Amino acid sequence: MTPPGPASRSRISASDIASAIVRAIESGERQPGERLVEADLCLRFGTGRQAVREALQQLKAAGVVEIVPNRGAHILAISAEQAILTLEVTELLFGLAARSAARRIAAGADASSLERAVAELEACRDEGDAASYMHARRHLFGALAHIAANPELTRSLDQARVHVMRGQFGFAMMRHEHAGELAQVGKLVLAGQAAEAEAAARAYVERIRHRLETP
Amino acid sequence: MTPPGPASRSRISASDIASAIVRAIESGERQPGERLVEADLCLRFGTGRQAVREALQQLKAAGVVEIVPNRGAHILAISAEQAILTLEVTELLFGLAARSAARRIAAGADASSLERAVAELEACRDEGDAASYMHARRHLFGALAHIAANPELTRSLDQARVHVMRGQFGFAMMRHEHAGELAQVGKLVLAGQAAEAEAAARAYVERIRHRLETP
DNA sequence: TGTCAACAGATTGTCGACAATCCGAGCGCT
DNA sequence: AGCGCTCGGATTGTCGACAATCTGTTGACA
Repeated sequence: MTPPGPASRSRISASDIASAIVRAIESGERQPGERLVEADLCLRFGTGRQAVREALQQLKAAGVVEIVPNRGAHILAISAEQAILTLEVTELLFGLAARSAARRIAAGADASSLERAVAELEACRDEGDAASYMHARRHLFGALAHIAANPELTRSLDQARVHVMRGQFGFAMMRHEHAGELAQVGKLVLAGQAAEAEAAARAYVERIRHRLETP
Repeated sequence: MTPPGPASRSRISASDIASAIVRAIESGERQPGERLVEADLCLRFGTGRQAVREALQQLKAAGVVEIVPNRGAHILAISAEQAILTLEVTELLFGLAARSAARRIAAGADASSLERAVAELEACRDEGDAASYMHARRHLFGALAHIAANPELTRSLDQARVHVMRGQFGFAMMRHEHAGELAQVGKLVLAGQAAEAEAAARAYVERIRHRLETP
């Protein structure tokens, strides 16, 4: 959960609480079905109910929790079927992010964030560690979205529940060979090969999806 | 704006306010850059500030407004460049919606909502009217998302700012020939022709995008 | 005349309290 | 024992008020 929250100064905002909860779900610290009681979260984050309620609304919009009137919020479980449907969308978005980023890098955009993410992934591939792989993957997504410079795409990728799925489907997503695949996507983007990068990105997501479809 | 809000009973909720504001932007009643003052909205909708603030947060997540601390919310303008980027995402999502819906209809899903939307579009094509075309288009999107039965896709399409763009780029999106094109997409979906429906859907969005790219 | 500081107004951010609602326990009745 | 009802605890939904912050204006001074 890590109450500290944001980077440094300023108050703890609703977005900080929301992403902290998402990370807690990712890490398995909080389980699907679990209730999220406002008062608890207020104590945990040391903030008022207003901020907590806003965070819960954001999570509801993102499809992470369900809020039933007068009953509060609880973490939604994702069925394998829903995970597959989510990955259908992710495949498109991730592919577009790779393609756009590759084009912009070919046009001279700043690639340093992506280079760092790729290096991080390659380090993970060798001495794999679940948490650091998650971290690196998030960095890669962030770098691609940043370089693609498409606000709508960034928003859609952010709100996609890909990250949340790891709590339940980590077994399928955590194989170490994926770190290498992702790094390969990053390298193609860095090389400015738009079509190849998009294909590799989609193939990466599709492979995870197939693994869910045929257990 | 239409304060009445939702279908019938129950309180006016944040989502109702948010969609009312979106419709007001669509219709040109509210302009980009305009400030959205909480107290004003409270009076207009007859609700407390809490609901209004939640609505503004939703609009912020959807990229419709920007909220600067202690300054409040104002409606974001969409540049032509941003509109094109948004349509790049929309093209993928709309195509996936058409493909998935077609597959599910071929598998026996209920198609009545889509049939109604297509009929509505064809009526618009003959006696075109801006507002009713917007209405019909929204119905078609909703029907496709409903039939596709992909929660992630539904959410992404909902939050896409396609609808908002009309306030600024109506000139490019409102041509009447589009009603016919959209109806054609609906018919292909109804026929269960997944690949053709996806191609038609993507072509529809791409055509609008090209019109923005080359004015 | 130009610049800076202080002030007034307006608006948002946050807190506390109360009302509304729901779930589960306990009790009486059949 | 089984069933329905009432009550208590807990939690959420909503309102009002106050503090914090920003903008635009006024006025003094170089």
